[in-house]
Amino acid sequence: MPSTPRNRLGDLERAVMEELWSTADAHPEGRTVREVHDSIGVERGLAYTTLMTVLDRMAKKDLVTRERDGRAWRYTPASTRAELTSESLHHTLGELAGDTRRSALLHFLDESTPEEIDELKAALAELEARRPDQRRA
Amino acid sequence: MPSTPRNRLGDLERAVMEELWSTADAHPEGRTVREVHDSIGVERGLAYTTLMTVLDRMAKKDLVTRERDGRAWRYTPASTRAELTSESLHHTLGELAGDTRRSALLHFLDESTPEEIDELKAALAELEARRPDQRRA
DNA sequence: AGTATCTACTACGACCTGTAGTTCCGCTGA
DNA sequence: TCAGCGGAACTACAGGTCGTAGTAGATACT
Repeated sequence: MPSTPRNRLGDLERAVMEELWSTADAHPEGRTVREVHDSIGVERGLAYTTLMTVLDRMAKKDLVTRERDGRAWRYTPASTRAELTSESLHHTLGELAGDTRRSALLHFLDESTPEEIDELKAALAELEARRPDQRRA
Repeated sequence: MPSTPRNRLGDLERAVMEELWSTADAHPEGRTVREVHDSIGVERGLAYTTLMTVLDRMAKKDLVTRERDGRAWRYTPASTRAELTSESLHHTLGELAGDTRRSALLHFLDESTPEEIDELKAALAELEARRPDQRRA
């Protein structure tokens, strides 16, 4: 559970998360500032320290976790992209009363593409498959 | 279509939208700054001009629409709560690639209550009912 | 020892939001 | 007719976030 809200990410912050997520498999130990700078900072003409500051702030916001590796820190995403997105969805829907939420969902679906709806259905089906029936409590 | 992103609302802005939404039926012509101030500003000890500023900004962000009524402006929500929420949901999911989105949805559902899932299914069912089958394009 | 590398700390401008004062204008009643 | 009052427009300011980076100090490599 994140201590801080950590809602909206800035553009650079998002890019950093993107980088960390996309290399998480290849680098489970996390990445250093230098590596992140090399990957996404150089091409943008950003100073090394810029990435350092940003990663530092992100650690304070619990967006990333860091661990010492010699003198350097290794940064790892604190949540997967899916988790963060899901969190955001819940946040958006969270403060709505039942009927309003229902209406919002309807609107949402109404503006979704058939592909998106299929994805949603697939996810629902998969959920059902995984949780035989603990519903109808 | 909103010209501006108009993403996250501040607390006061949200409270104002809430007030406008909840009185939209009774006051389709919209509400004046005075009325909004009386409803939600006085109890918070806010100055009249504070609400004026906030409503003015919200109009510039296309969160609300305004129309002259004598010397005063009448403010109306530019979108329903459901629309705004739906927009926000799309925004959150929008930048995800298919498989990532799928995974995010799964996470989302996984952390949803059975009631929420039922609401979602109900919304899906209602959608199907309304659009017989323009899917499978 | 000298140089490269890394962190820690500080800074600053842009933008957003909450909060409000000031100024000016028109209407209304005494 | 003139003083208020209601209202709008404009200006302001502080606190927070984010992008951006410099500088200083510690450490490690050669």
